[in-house]
Amino acid sequence: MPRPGRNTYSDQKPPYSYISLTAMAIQSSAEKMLPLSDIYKFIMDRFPYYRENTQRWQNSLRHNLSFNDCFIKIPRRPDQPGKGSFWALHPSCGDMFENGSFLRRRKRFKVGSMQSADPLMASKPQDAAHFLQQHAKLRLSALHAHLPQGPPGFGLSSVTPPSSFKHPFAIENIIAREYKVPFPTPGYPLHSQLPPAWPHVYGPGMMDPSGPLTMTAPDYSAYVPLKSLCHGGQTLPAVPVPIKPGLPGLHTHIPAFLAHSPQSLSPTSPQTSPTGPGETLQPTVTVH
DNA sequence: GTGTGTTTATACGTTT
DNA sequence: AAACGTATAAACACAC
Repeated sequence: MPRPGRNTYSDQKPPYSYISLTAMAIQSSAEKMLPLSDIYKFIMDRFPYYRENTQRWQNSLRHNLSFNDCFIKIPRRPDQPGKGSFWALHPSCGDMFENGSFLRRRKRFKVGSMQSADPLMASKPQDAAHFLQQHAKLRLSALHAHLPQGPPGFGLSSVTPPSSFKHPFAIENIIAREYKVPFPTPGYPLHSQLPPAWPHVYGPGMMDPSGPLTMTAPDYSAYVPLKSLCHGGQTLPAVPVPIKPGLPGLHTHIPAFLAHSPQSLSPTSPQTSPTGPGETLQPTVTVH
């Protein structure tokens, strides 16, 4: 593998696997699902490294989408013309990177590979796809109802099911960190104590120095892989990530909490609980 | 033709 | 050392 012949860190290969990058892209979208071309776009927009050799990494990325069960293909609806399908994250794969490393997961997410109490975990991809498609619809309508002035593209991940506690290293949280945390979070250390989780991420607003987690003039020479910062460094305990939205079951209908009014949706700003991160939170209603 | 999606194979690094 | 996770390449099928 030839090293990129650039001195600038921004042109170096980001320390994230294709799975992480893809998950990032998907989570950054309002509907939590993106067509392939938009995933490409997201990555190229934010990681200059990937503006070259597109054929190589895009092939790899497609391979990852097909090969990994954590990605679900969602057929386009008739009102969504375009090429290819949408891709989403399996609802139960949120803890893939629980160890804090975005280069390597602790274990591969495999549908039906575990005797999980979570029906989503063992659900067929088609079921999950159907669920996600419905979810996306609701998410978008909730967005329009509550965040009409919200910035496009990013930060929309703040609209999530109410009971979905997010580990600070969950993809969604990391993406969301570009936005200001509206309130202090006593449970987990956040921007002042955590390393910048996505130091390579560029894009509109991403380098805003006033942002809570933005690095000030990233020192590329002092580059330390995330792994050593987060994983080896034990910045945070590796705790389970109860991202599972507490579904009563995955059937052909939309789970009850998704059918609630948009008011039941709360921001994803890293929620913490005095009860500790390992527990699934009760649904909370946050009105801002 | 091009983009998308799937599959197979191989190599390499990391974890157990 | 074996198993696992990831990166890369390549071939093929299919849809637009």
